[in-house]
Amino acid sequence: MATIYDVSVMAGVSLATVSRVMNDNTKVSDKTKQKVLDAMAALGYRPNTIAQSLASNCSNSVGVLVSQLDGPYYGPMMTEIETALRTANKHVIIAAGHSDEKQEKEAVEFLLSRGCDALILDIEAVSDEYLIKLSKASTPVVFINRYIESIKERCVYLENELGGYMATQYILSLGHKDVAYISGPLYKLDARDRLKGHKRALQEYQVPFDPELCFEGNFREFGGSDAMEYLLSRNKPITAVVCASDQMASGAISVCLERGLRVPDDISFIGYDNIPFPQYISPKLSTVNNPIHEMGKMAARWVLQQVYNDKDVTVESSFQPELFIRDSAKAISTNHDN
Amino acid sequence: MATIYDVSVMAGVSLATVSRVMNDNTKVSDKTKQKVLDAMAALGYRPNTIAQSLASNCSNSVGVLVSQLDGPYYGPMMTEIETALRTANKHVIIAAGHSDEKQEKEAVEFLLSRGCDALILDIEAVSDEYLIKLSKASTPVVFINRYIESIKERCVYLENELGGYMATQYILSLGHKDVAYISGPLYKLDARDRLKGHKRALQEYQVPFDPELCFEGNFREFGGSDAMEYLLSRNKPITAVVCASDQMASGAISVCLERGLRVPDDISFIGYDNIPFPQYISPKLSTVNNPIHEMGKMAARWVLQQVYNDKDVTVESSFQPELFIRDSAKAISTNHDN
DNA sequence: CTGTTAGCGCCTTCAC
DNA sequence: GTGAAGGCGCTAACAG
Repeated sequence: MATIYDVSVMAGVSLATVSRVMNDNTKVSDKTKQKVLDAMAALGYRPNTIAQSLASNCSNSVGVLVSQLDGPYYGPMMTEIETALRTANKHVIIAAGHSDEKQEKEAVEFLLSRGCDALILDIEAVSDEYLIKLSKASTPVVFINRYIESIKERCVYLENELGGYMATQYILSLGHKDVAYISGPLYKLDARDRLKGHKRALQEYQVPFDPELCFEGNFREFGGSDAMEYLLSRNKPITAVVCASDQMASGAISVCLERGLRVPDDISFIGYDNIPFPQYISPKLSTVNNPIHEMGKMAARWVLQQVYNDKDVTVESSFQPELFIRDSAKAISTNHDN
Repeated sequence: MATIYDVSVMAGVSLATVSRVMNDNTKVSDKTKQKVLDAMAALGYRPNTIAQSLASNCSNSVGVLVSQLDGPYYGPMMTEIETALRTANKHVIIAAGHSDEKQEKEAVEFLLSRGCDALILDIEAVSDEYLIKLSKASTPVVFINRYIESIKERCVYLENELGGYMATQYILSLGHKDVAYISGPLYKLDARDRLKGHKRALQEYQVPFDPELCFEGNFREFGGSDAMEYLLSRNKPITAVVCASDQMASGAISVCLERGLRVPDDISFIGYDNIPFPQYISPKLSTVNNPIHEMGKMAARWVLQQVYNDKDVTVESSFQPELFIRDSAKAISTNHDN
């Protein structure tokens, strides 16, 4: 592999000049520049980014930590991050934290030791204190899906309380009174916020919250199935189920259909996240939009702006949920009693 | 940030000794070793991996290129790769090629210049020649989902022709004769192989292949929807549809359900890939298992074995498809005619 | 505009 | 078993 030295010899200039044409920050005469370019081409020169990183103390790589790499949720986010960053010629190094405190911390250490210029973290199991401390260290960090008051300018998040409210408010506006709730795991802030919004809507409509009709799931399909089995086993009337994720809604619906319940005729559903798949099932799932890809893009922009001094980008940190009404919920008046 | 130098001073030993205890390749007396370890702990020392890479000419990072980061397909694969590699303390640098030749080549360049020790490529749009040339360069490369005879020892792939055969054979064994086929994009080898297997099964059952009942989709949900619209518009009898991906099957099924067709009573379906979601819809999709996560794991192992000299792993390159029979297809005899 | 010269933080012979 | 010293390939002042 040719080095900058080989190029400099071939072009008859100094190392520094070659370095200059590569980074074109200092002016180099067109003539020398061309000589260098020719030499590079002739040698098939490719800069050694490791050496560049060491010398410049800038690795041009940003670490991205997500809970998991599979599933419908993080893919779109990663896509946006990768696209935005690679366009700016930055590398993305990924790690998965699996919602486990130990693994998340290890992953952060890992990314930090890799010399990442910045970290984008969708991190769930660690404490606020840990993150506040982390944010004070030398490597800039931005958080997705997490809101911590004292470092809110580093947080990119969705107004989950509002989303939770909107979902339930919609169901209640349809006349439902016997509504169950399938929650996400309550150690996660977004799950707690969505539930909070749910309760606020209930209160507004003066419908009492029944703990027996609230089940803590895990955001996944099978969590929704388990939840639905449980709810049905209560033998209480249920005309609608509000789910804290589309995946859980899908799992729950599949249980209902298996038991011969018709959706939405016998029981209404609303999900949360607006992942692609449930748009292709029957009935098409009504849900709350979660602009996860936008949030990914925004986190990447934050890094570009704060770390790489890109002036052209604007960043926004708070995102609004939005109701997407499709076919899985209908007004109670036309429902059959159950 | 403390450096190896700070540690050496604090421990009262030389740089080299510190380096030795880090890499524990040479023997160091337990006493000095402990001194060094203590100093490291006291200083909160974290090795600079960039410097390590430059000096050792080994970046401890492997580049992974996939078509896309979202969707149900690559997530499981990446999960396995990330887990296997991080366990071995290697970094994963990702890039997306978007099934576009130019982008794929750029991404490879990008990964190469990053000094990756090896590349894992799920690459679709570039020619065999390009890959053969690439495999002769100094950076080891392994391919997923691609079979090239002359470099087959670097290929991890699924027997797609067989899978295509199995899906159709199953449908035919159920007595169907009017079977449509929704193919993947034919510039992709796996799509071509699956179609080939489909035709072989047809031939075996002496059912003629009708080009009018074969539609080239894109492996995605909307590709399946489009395909189904097209097929239905032919006004030919169709009692079963074989789909080259679960996503397309889902899109196609949703079109049928919208038109009031019952699945599988009026029309049978079989998919391919066995992605999680269609297990939670009604009817549960029968499909061909694609052990994509296994293939990811295997590619990671190949790298561990070939590049990092891990003796403990065994690698296997060819994977067999498997039929997963669920509820979306039934025997023709009980079907209503349409 | 261009060349010279120190490092960046670590690994790795080579001696002792 | 341990220390000294020369790079790895490149960037970044500092001169000129």
